[in-house]
Amino acid sequence: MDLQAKNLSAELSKRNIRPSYQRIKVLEYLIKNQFHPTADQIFTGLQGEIPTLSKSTIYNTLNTFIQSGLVRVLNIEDNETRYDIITESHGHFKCETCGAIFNFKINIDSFATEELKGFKVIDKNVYFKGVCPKCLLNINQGKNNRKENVL
Amino acid sequence: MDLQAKNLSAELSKRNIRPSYQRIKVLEYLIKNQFHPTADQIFTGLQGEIPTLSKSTIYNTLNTFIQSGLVRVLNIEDNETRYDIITESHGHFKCETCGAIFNFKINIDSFATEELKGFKVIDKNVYFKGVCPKCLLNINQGKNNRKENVL
DNA sequence: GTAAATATAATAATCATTACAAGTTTAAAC
DNA sequence: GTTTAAACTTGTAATGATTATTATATTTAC
Repeated sequence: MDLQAKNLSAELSKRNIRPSYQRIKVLEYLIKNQFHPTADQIFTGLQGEIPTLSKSTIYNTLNTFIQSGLVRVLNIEDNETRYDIITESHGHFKCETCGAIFNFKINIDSFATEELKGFKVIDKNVYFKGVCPKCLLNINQGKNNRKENVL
Repeated sequence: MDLQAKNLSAELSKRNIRPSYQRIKVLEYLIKNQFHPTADQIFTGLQGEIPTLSKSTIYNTLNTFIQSGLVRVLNIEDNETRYDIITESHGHFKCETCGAIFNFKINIDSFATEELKGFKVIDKNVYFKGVCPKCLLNINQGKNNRKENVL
């Protein structure tokens, strides 16, 4: 077990999550693959390393991580739940053509929350949808990208 | 058929949606019940008036409305897709205790979109979560609200 | 009024997620 | 170091929302 794994292990212990092999691997995957993967993508990505891995474990682990605040859930689309290891405040942009999800900085405090006086705000999410520069370029050039080109 | 129904019918025709009885009723329901209902809630709410109503029709109708821009989809939670008839820009606050969803005004243009230069933004969503004033009051008084009180 | 197109309805199929039960691993106690 | 209990993982079954499919009904166009 290398140094990084130790750090991951410590990170879990710090949050009172017992650092099992599977949990460390899921955490490692989330750190290495910050494209907001689905549970299925995580499962598929780790199956090679952990042949006995079960999908239940992925869901169990993710839910454990969510409860401890280690990961956040993204519900941009209604048919795909995505998971985000970065917990500091940022917005998400989903390209409707290629499906990629980009992070972007936002100033959460700039929101006019006049109307929400008396509300206890725990969680803020900002989701944008549209077309990313790469896909815009391809469309202008008459090329077709992945997916059904819903535009 | 009353005047309002005629207006609804006209509203649909204007968008090239054939104004069938079911579609008018779904639209009417969405206008009368602006609590961001689920497909199931719409179905249950209309079953009395339309005994032969099918859930497929609800989903078909909602998807038709979404395509024409008549309603918007809310994906705040991963297990419940909600539908919103108000298409002008506003944010959503979901109370994690009682489950209610509140609208609030936001100034979309106030977002710092520096980082999104070159992106074509089509759709902007702002979701907040927390506790509404009513539930906060009840919690302070030691009362229990609906749901599992996740706090 | 008839043929073609569209909408509805009922059922089956799909797919992500959760629930459950059994086996395995880890940690603690002695 | 063995034993015991707790926690974790796994595989399968169950659930539930949404979509696909197909037959029937309705509307539109000629």
